[in-house]
Amino acid sequence: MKERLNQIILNALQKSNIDATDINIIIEKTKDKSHGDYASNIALQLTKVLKKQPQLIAQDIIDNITDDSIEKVEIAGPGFINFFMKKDYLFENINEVLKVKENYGRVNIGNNKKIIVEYVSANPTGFLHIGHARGAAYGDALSRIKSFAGYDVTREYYINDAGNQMYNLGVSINARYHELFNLPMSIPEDGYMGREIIDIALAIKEEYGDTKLEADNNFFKEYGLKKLLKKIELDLEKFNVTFDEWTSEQYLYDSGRVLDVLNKLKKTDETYEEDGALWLKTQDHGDEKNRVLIKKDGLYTYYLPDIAGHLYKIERGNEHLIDVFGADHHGYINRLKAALEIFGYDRNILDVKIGQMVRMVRGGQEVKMSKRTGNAYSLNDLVSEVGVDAARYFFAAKSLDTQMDFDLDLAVSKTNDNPVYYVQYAYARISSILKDYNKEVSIDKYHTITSDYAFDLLSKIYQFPEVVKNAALKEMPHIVANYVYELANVFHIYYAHERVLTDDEVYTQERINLIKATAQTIKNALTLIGVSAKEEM
RNA sequence: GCGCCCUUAGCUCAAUUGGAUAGAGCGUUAGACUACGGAUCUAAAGGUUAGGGGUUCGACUCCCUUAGGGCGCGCCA
Repeated sequence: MKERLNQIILNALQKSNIDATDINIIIEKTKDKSHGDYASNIALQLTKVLKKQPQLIAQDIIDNITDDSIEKVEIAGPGFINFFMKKDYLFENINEVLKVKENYGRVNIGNNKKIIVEYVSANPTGFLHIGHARGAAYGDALSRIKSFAGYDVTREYYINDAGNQMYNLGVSINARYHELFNLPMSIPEDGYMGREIIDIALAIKEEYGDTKLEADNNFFKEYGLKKLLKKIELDLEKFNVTFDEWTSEQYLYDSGRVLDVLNKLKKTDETYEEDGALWLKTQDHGDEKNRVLIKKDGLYTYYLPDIAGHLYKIERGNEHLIDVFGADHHGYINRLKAALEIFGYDRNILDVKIGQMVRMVRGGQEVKMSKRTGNAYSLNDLVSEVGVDAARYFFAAKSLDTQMDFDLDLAVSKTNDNPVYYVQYAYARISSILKDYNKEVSIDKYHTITSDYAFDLLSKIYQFPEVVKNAALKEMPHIVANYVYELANVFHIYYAHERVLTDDEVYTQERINLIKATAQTIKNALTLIGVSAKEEM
């Protein structure tokens, strides 16, 4: 519809002999019904070029507008042009929704462009915490939305399994293992103290008895890595979050990619030696300072394989890379972009999303620890305490870049306070009516639907593809979350004012189709943010 | 000290990225079912968008500045 209006305005401009080649025509869905269905500020934008009053320009334009789909055109306020559309397209849209079902809302703005979204990527040295949960909810929803909008999306988890934190993991597990046999043990300063490390030691004892007391660090490291990764994967699955590829840092070494990157960098004049270390001149490429690639002890920094990892993404044909990081990693953005730039890529090929901090709050107090495990409040704690749907919605509904408070009392005790139940309730209500009706609907023309309540609902359903497009372009899943809430809202209002099931078969069938289309749209939108639509609650 | 991010109703968050009267939920107050699920609906009250300047037809949105908060600033990952 926007495209159509765009064309209509272009035609009108042409007829009025207005040259608007430099102007991007903006058409918006109106907030206020009295402003019609759509509005354009084209006349306001043209004031500067034409040096005329916006109202006069608007008059010129609307004098030249003719189109079958338009009911009425008005000039309002300082010079907005408001379009009132004929309602037929809204009814056609019901049939469209019922026809394409789970594909309603699918748009093709991506043109199958290959993109890769990296998220979570937590070090496999413990459980996922609440910051990971936010990143997971965002990354997963973004991937779903991008994919729905026609992009070819790969979801990637990058496993840091090669650095010395892995060595420390092995040492920590080994120490706990020895502790189980009352042998002397000590966990290094930068070792891992979590409850899960003890569990892993127990599992080793269970499986191997005391036969591994002399085993080397490698054994404990490998064992722990496998266990913890599996646990992470399962926890994420429970959270409705999955990945296509688990890319291992170790693999980047083993496949020769790290060495290859190093050799290539050495051949440029972007590296230099100082104090026995090898540096990369990232400062010339927008970073705060230059970065070390090889330490003076000869070991590589994590930065080098990270560069290789990002080049590997490009090597696999991805034209756009998205990384989702926590707030404590924002310092990496420029050094990654710098490296890509040094390799000849546009720094904008990489887009880094920073999820701000999440504070868990209970009884007005910040919750740092889980009572159950004594560890930091984890993804698991969240899922078992508030449930997947409530948690996913809570994260999805908020923009990534504001620090947020997660009020556990609100999410847990009074479930009806959580907006997700409001949405799910709408879906359950519709399911319940459909179950009561339980007959085939044969009509596809609509004559009895005339109320404003119904039209509000119809036009909200109609907006969905536009919402998907918007959310995909701006990479903001919360647009979808807020939309589905609004959709539930107009449905509840409709429901309160107009009965669906009556003795009049035609009247009833028209409305059955209307609410079916509503339910389908709710479900499609919820799916995009990883929330389930239940028929009963 | 330097850098990035943030500050919107009592609380938690929106605002179609520069548009019309800044909107929701919770909380508060007052109402609504002998019919499809009351986890609903109808209203009211609540705002100098942290403060101050600037840009223009028009600013929560862009620029400058002050204050407050978060996160970084390692040859750790």
